[in-house]
Amino acid sequence: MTNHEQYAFKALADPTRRQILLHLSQGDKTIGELVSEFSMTRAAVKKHLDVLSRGQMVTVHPRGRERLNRLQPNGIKSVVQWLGFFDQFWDEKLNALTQAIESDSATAPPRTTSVTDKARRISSRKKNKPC
Amino acid sequence: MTNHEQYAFKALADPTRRQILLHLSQGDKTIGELVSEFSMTRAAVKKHLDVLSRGQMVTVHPRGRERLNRLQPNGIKSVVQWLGFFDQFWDEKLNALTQAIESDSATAPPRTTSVTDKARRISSRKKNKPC
DNA sequence: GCAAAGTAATACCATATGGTTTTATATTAA
DNA sequence: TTAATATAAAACCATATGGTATTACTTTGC
Repeated sequence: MTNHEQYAFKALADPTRRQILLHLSQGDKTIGELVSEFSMTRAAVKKHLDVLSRGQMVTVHPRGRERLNRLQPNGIKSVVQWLGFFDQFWDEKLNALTQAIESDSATAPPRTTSVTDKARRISSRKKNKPC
Repeated sequence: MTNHEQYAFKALADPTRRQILLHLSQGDKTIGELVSEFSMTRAAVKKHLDVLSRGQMVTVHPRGRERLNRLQPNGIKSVVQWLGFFDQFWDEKLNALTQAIESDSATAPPRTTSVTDKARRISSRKKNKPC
């Protein structure tokens, strides 16, 4: 129940902020540079950057009279980690289905390569349910 | 710029809704069952389920007089896909850094296993920038 | 048919959110 | 020092959001 996890999800909920992240992935930018691509006020962009900063996705690096906004991995990493549980969840669903198929055709000759193999591999991953 | 992608991000932004997803990962549930775990009104839970449904994370399955709410992978999948771009982004950053290290120590004897190997493997993944 | 259980739908309220405008502050360059 | 650039901060507004309470609609079981 880390606090910044919630901040990260909130930050990603706005399409403008996601666009900002994509822009910053092409290099550090000042607020002014971002404003020129969004037809918004500086103040508005600044607010979005504050939200992104609170979500640990952007850090500010002063350089002279400019303040460069830089992408930071922490926030997105924690979101990806939370969502990872569900990816594993679907994988296990697939595995359960496959096992049912296996036990159904228990008397049939074994196949060399199949979906079952993939399911077995997948289900061997560790599962950590988030809080 | 798919519409349901935005709905999915919005749906995940609320902590209660993420909790609901975790509950549903343990099995389909009616609104009544969810209410008993959240100390909220039925109407409130219903609203959250509507948002989750719009984000393609939950589907409703009527059974008798009950309506079971079931987890659906679409929404989370698209969110994970969007975030995947940034995972690759960080990987490439790592790779660039590693290449710099490599060219720095070009005259040094090669190592059998190293960070560079990992970076090379990672950077071989395909990169798809979302819209 | 009728009562009970479960859900749906509507109206409504308080607050959070995204945005603008305005004013103030800090740094560079002449 | 002064003009110009870039950001920061505060006040303010319209709307979205999360929540409640209330009322009405289905389905089961007697």
